[in-house]
Amino acid sequence: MIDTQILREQPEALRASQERRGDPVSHVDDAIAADSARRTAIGEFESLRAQQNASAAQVGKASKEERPALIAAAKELAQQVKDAQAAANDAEAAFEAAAARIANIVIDGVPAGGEENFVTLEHRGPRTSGDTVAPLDFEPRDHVDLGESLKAFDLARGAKVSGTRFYYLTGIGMRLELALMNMALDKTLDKGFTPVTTPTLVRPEIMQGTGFLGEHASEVYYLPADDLYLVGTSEVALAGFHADEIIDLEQPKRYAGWSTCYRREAGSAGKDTRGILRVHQFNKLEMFAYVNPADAEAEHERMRDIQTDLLDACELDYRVIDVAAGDLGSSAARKFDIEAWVPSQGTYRELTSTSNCTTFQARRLKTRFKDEDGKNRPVATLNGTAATTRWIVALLEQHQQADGTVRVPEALQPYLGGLTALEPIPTP
RNA sequence: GGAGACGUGCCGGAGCGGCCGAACGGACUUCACUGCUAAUGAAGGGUCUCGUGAAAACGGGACCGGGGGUUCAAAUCCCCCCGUCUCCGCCA
Repeated sequence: MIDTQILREQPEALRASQERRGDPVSHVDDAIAADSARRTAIGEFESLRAQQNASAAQVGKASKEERPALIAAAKELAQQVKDAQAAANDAEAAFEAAAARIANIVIDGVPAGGEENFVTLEHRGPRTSGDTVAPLDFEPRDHVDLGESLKAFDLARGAKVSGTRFYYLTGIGMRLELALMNMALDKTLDKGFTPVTTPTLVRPEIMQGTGFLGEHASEVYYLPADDLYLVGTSEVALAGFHADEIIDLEQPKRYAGWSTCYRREAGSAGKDTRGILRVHQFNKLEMFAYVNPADAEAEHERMRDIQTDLLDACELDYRVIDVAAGDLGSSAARKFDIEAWVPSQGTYRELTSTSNCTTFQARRLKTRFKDEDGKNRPVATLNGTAATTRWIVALLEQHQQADGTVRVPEALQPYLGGLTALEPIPTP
């Protein structure tokens, strides 16, 4: 939810932001019109209501003889109040609908334009020089090939039991996932995050409040029998954690949520159908922070640094991109994605993402803090991936050896009982 | 799954349909008293929103789990939902 104060006082900032996102600028003017209509309607209702309150008080004080006349007069007023209230409610709803169409104000410096207009901030990794990654000196196998020979996952049986885009992680695959998650957990603990396992089924209000029923609505699994949604990320549950609260922000509140994530992948039929790159269910450790809005940008960089540290620990080649305005979710004011090199595809694929939602999400969820003047103001929220199942793809592909083994980066070895290489398991 | 009880402000806890934004405690803030702390006395409070105002303020409206309804008038009566608790049953 945008700030109505800004809507009234600095509509230009909103228009400029819409422009950079490639969203209709007219939404801003629609919302301004709806806001003033709503204020007029509320004003009418409230003055009638004030009259009604006064006349009801008179009835209460009146003697038995005076009452019938007063009540008759009040009856008429009651109907007017009812009508005015209905009108005010409608105007309020219309305003909210209009305001909801406006996305968060993009932070200065975010590249304008669509998906392809991202700006690369950095290329990094052991085989990276400049903006290119040195090729392997043998023909790379893809992660499916590698994973199957290592018996790290079982795609056929995943499909048999649950359908396409489902899989079993088996043996070393399962351990690798846990190793990544645990390494990330230790890192976030070190950085002051409180670990939490979150609910993966949430109520409609929470799904709505976090913004996932907007443009992502078709991505979300819904259980009609219980009126609950399956979360696509623990961001949902972590954002809802402090909903309707006034929290203490002397120190930022940082949580690391561990959960399974569910995504319908509705619009992506035929895309990434092979392997575990794009699946309906996976695990993720998600960072989430509540901070003073003044500190949001610094916190965003802090999250990005945690992410690059983790990728570095995995000895991966990757690039960090500043996502263009048009490719941001409606809640995000800025987003950094980190994409790892995938040799078999000769391209970069997203492993992490971190968004600064400024006060947009918190306003909708009613999460506030007391500022220096003791006023209640919405907090800023930020989220970012610490590790997901998908990292296995980059890990297998980038660390594959000519002999079919996969090297285990040093930092990950303690989480795998000291294992230094993953060995193929022959099928009898 | 069945039966019942309950949900009031930061906390506890009252509340005949009008005199209830809400008694009374406690906590908190300010002031007074005290050499300091404690104790004591006095005063003050929440949230959202609209309007006037440069602002401090002032005035209006709303908020007693949420949403509807009845009524001139609802914390109080009725309905639905959500949540908490107790008992019984069921499954582990």
